[in-house]
Amino acid sequence: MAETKDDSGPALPPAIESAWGLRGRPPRGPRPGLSVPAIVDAAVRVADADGLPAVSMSRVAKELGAATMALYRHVGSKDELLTLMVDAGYGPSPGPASPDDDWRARLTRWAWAEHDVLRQRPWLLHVPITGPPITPQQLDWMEDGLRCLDGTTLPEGEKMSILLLITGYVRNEATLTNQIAEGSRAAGVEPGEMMPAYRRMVGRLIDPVRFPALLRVLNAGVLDQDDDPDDEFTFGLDRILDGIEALIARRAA
Amino acid sequence: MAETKDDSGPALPPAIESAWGLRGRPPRGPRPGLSVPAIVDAAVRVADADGLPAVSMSRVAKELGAATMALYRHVGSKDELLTLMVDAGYGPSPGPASPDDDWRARLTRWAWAEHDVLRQRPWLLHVPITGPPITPQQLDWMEDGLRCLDGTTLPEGEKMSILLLITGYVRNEATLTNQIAEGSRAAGVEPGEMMPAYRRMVGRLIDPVRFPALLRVLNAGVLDQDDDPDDEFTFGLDRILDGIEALIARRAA
DNA sequence: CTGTTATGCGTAGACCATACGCAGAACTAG
DNA sequence: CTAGTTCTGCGTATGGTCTACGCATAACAG
Repeated sequence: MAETKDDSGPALPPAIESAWGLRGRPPRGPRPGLSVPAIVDAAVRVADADGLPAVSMSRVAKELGAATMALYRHVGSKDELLTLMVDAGYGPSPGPASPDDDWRARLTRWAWAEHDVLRQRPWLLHVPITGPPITPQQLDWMEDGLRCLDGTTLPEGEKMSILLLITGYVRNEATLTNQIAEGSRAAGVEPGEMMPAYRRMVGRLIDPVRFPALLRVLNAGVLDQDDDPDDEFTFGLDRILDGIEALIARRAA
Repeated sequence: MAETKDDSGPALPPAIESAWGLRGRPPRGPRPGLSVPAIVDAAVRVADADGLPAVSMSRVAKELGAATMALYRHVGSKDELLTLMVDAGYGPSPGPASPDDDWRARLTRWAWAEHDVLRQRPWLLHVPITGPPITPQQLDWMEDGLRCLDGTTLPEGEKMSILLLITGYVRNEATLTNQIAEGSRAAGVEPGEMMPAYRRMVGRLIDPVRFPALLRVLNAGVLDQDDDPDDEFTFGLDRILDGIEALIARRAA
């Protein structure tokens, strides 16, 4: 049995506890003008508007009309704020899947939900992850993902591994797609001209003797026009789901 | 036909050009005491010893007995230095696979080679990637990867997609494994105690009604002891390769 | 009214990347 | 040999970052 109550173990940072609603306001002292949710919201607003590098403690404080150091009464460090920003940025989990769908349709929906979030908030990809998820909404997402595999005969450990596999894939694909977008913006190139420019550059650099296979790819026109990123996403996801399907078939046999 | 010579297009940063050996020293002026490879080696040494955050321009300069600003004669920015550090950090590509192996054995070897590099130099995972690979050794790795799929009937575009799929998986798996290691070191916990501590924390936080599936995972003891990370790596890789196998079978039919 | 406590925030320190410009070294042309 | 040119190394300075510390003040308990 898992014990749901256990006061031992390493203490949770105060700001994380408040995210779980575990912290009541102490009776004495001035009424706080700031709150953890208000700070996190402001930080998310800054990141949405100007990207993650713009999120500095002073910028967030300015957004709230407060002084920089006022924030440190509520969050222990910038890293803690980033953790909470991720939780807020992902937003509510996609919710339980239709009971009529099979595991494959459910996982596809789950993966696309994360895909959509990452497309809308690319800065989530730039937050350095410091550990396994411990914030409420992050665990909601995990719970929903696990339920996608309800009804299969997979052992619990493999369900978890599969979830990590998929979420890793989604993040990776979003990272690559986003790099092209950010790179073209930084270079002042039309988004559609980014991959062709890359292709030209590689073609100029490589020696055909040393890089025959790469040259074949270039000549096949693979990088000439941007593929629809959604097609690329679907391709990889279907490969992974095919692999999972093979596993489920084997485990059921 | 791809044109291997094309002087148009966006110019390559000077330091990248020198990595391709395209820059001769101008005849006039004092003999440089520093060189791009020397700087990159020093930076890699710092990262190996003290991690990526320790790599500051002043620290690298100190390592070389030079002044901070001297570095900027050779690299245009810190980002440029990071790009070259990645190229050097990956080291030479694993080389051509045995012609007797099938594509699956070849790709497995290729994936493990990257896995090993990332295990040895975890800081590579923390370098923010700013665009598609343009450095010599990075392209060597890509070339070797593409050759793993020689002999299959896959279109070139799908070969590339598969490579991105696998390298993304390897990076993701390494990131997760590394987070546990870094997290335990930061928290001063025994590495083997990290996941159990995480399990206790989650068990303390979650409501059994809201998180039934997650609770089931916890009760199954999934997080109680650290699995061998290599087993976890193999599991995910085999799922992906199974998916690719299904694709190859379909394309050959 | 007094004591306690928590809040907001000002100051200051220790970093960071890097723009700019100068002193001098090494070569070429005469 | 000399003068001119060009490139290297680096000192200075600017503006940014996070955050440790401590003080004044506001709000409540008794």
